[in-house]
Amino acid sequence: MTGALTQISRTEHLPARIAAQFARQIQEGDLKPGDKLPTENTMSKNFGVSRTVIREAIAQLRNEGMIETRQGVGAFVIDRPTRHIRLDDRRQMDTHGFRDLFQLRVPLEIEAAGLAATYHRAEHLRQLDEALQRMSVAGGDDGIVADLDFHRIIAAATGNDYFVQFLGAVSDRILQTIVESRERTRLDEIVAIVNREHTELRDAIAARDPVRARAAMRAHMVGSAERIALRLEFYL
Amino acid sequence: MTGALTQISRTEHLPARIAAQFARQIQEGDLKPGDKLPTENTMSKNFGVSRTVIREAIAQLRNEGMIETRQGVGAFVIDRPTRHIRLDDRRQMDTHGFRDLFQLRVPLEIEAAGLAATYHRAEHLRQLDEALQRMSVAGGDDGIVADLDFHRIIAAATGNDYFVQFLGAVSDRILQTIVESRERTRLDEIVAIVNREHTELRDAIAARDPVRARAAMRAHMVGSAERIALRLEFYL
DNA sequence: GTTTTCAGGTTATCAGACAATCATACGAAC
DNA sequence: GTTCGTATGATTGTCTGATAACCTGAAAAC
Repeated sequence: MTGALTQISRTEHLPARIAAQFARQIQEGDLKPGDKLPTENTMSKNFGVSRTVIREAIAQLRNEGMIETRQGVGAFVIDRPTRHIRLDDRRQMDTHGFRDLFQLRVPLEIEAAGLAATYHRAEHLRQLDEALQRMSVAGGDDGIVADLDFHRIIAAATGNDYFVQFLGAVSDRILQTIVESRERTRLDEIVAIVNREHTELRDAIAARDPVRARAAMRAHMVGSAERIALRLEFYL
Repeated sequence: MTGALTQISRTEHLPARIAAQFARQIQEGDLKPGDKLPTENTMSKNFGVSRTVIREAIAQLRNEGMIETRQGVGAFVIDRPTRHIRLDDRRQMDTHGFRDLFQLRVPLEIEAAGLAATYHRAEHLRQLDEALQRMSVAGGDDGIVADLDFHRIIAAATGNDYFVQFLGAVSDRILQTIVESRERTRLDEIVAIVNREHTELRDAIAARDPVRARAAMRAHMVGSAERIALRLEFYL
């Protein structure tokens, strides 16, 4: 049955692996909404692990909104298994996935710029200036953090929390990938260009001109894409 | 469904409550990135619960990307605690939150329409027609499902999985809220209008004309917003 | 001064038990 | 015959204690 001695060891937690297996079964339709999962004791025996591990796996699935547990009854696949949106999967970021993520980011950033031009308050402008300042002074990692902050402040200036959440997660992941994959020696060379684009963006927002802010962000996104796309070609 | 007399006895699990407490501490800055959490035994004593419960709470936080655990060392707040994007929070959807969510959806849908016009394949057109057909035939809940499907197919036609994920979660939540909050008697009246907008959208995509597809989606979004905004005024 | 070894602490997993809750079947009351 | 309460078994939730795997830091050996 359970050829338990072939267990791979030193990689992932046991619970995570088991949870992933059930997540796959649910997504592929082997387990349909309403279906009852095996009991914890059954799983424990089948997988050859303790019930503690099974319970942690189930807790993870429940936390992700895929299953629901009822004390005394069992665990069931939920009606509309809404697997959480997750960007930070261990899944490697290849060029294709990176392009997809960037493609998603662009419209969000543009819309955020327009909304920020309309809804921003004085403190946001102050924070933008502070981030600009930091970015022109510091190079390297600090510059990247300041860049992230700049965009985060724009998202916050929309007054819409969802933009903060979504854009935060997306651009976080994007910049992180950039940092990991490039030697970032070139960063100093382009800092001037980025700064010019950022300044235009900031001025458009300060002028409360949504059209101009959107145009500025679009230009910034196009510029960013070109700058990284050029580099990314090397990693194909 | 039963009435709303279900009281708060809907007690959350012990692990969930403890995890929420630490999540709050992290988000409020009481626990900064890099900080070490108390050991499981310490927490177990402090909270007066068993270590099992503590472990489940920690597992949840780790799963949400807020902390990281190192065997033999301890649990630490992660560098950039990015709480997972979650739309399905128990948090009630008030008018404000609904508007924010819709505001987020609009640029994504428009961009998706443009990409779909460029990247769609024959099967997507077929699926779009099928959804259109279903929507014109069936009213009520089936019509809503078909509507959801229509937009989901457009997202899929982008060839970009992130759009499927994000738009799926967002519009799912939006339409679900609409269904819950309206008596949907009016739905049949507007079905003709929605169908016309959908058909124009489908034709623009079929023509592989991104500009036209974006315009069509923009019109559809504006129309949708007006239609619900009108209704939403009643629930203010 | 560098390397090795060891001890202590911490998380990961295991094993078994009891408590709380639920579904079902059965029997009593009407 | 129908309805209601109850017994009972199944299952999840929580507790307790123990062992294994792993890391850190300091003592010991060279």
